[in-house]
Amino acid sequence: MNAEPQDGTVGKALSVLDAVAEKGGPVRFAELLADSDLPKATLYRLLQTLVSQRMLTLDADTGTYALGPRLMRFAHAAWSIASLGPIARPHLDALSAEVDQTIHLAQLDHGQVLYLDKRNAARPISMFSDAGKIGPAYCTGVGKAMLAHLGAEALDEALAQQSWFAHTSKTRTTAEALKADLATIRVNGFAFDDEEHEPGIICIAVPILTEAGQPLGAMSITSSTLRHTLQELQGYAPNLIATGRAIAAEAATWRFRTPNKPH
Amino acid sequence: MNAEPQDGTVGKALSVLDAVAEKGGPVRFAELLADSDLPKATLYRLLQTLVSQRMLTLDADTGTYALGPRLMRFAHAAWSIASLGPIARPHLDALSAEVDQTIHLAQLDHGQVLYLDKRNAARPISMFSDAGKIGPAYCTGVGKAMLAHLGAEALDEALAQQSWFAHTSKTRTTAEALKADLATIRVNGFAFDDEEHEPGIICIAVPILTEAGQPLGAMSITSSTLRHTLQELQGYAPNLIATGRAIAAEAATWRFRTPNKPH
DNA sequence: TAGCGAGTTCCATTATTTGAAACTCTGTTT
DNA sequence: AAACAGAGTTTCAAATAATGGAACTCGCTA
Repeated sequence: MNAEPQDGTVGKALSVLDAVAEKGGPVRFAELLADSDLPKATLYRLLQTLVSQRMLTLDADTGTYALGPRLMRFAHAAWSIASLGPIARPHLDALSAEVDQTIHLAQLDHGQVLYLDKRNAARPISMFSDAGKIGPAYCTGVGKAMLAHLGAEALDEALAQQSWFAHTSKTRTTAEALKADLATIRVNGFAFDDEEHEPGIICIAVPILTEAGQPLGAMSITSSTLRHTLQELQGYAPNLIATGRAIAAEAATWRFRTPNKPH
Repeated sequence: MNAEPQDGTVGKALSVLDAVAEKGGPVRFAELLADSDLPKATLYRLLQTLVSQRMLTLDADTGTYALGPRLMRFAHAAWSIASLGPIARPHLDALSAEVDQTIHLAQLDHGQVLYLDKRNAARPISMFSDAGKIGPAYCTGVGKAMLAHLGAEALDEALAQQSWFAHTSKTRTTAEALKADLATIRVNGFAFDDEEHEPGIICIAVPILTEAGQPLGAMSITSSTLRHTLQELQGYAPNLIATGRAIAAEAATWRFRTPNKPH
């Protein structure tokens, strides 16, 4: 049922975490057992271990498991240390002040788009509610902007991981159709999402590239067909591209900075 | 060096993640080896597994490890499913609109304060905190508000995990001094942080309690001594308490809601 | 009272993890 | 140019931890 490699006990433990995460709510032991191919006793001990490690919580009253708080600590550290988030933050703030539009920052993970930060037109705060969310790569602006700058082998691997679901009538549902679009994106330096993911939602996105041309992430301005045309969105391109370059430049120096002493 | 239980391979893997997180930046293998009490080959294979599972990333150029993107996915799920975050969000928005001050939402984890959400005042005061960030319980408003409503045995366990560092001259640095404060907090229904964590920073906090009186989390309004006195902050108490009750009421029904079907 | 489903424990078997040592690089010193 | 040193990687028999079938304990229900 699962094509992923297992990597022994650790892999199994993580797949259990995945199973709990996918449930979208508190889960009973029997439910997990039914979904999993692990034997009863094995799953049971794995759950015990994960609870003891605070990766899961067990509600004693209802006998249900949920994801644990320790994951949020890890994620905070991951965002702060290992993502574009902190570097991009001031740039997003500046861009947000300039263009009063919805802005997304994302990176590529496992062939999918992982959102790192967000600015809303009205509300100015970003939290886990936005960061950590995942979305498809083949039909979003940020996704396509990054795919367009992947090497041949990495691209094929990523394309193999797409679901190719036709979210709208405009969604590109084959690798060939997408590759043609990616070629255009590479030439233009920016990507459009022309209602490919949600009807009425359009966006323009730019990649954030290393000096070697590898995509570190991407950034987008989102709007609706009621408020903008693609032509109008294209007006943001120079600003977006400049911001993307600025973030990339900082990221290049960041990669070699001295690690902080803890405490 | 580590008093935590190991729980076999899974525990070791998580302690490696902790080690990487604590470094605050990309880490080389040799560095981790020096800090860890694991033998070279064991640590090496553990790292390989974690990279293969995308819990860590390995920068091939520099040979450094960093926390992986999969952690952010998990955290997003944890926040959405297993925390007060989504329930409290609209309430925080409303409160934020009403009182233009810095607001925090937190829960207790492993004797420490884990921040879940935040709202900034229009003119934000200088301090940083974000979802996933942790802080001390014994000298923060939210921390004390929660400790005040812990049962005797849970309280003692939590108090044993405090560092009792005197961040300021006003910090309570003994369990006895803190317990006296907690008694007052229990009577009042709210807690003050009177520059106990940072000089010049004060706050008022209320717990979010189950019907049984157990703390699910806490909420605070933060300001500085330049802008408010404790007396003035106390004016927010009724509003905070009402919001806390509203969140608690929703949380009670939430616990029994039907899980979402994924996709 | 018997039956059932959910959760928990047991323990001999089995497979994985272990870790000292050897090896391979790459860059530096004599 | 050869020797060295440091960092990372691989090997393999021994030791250990994970496995999972089965038995057990609850709390309910018929």
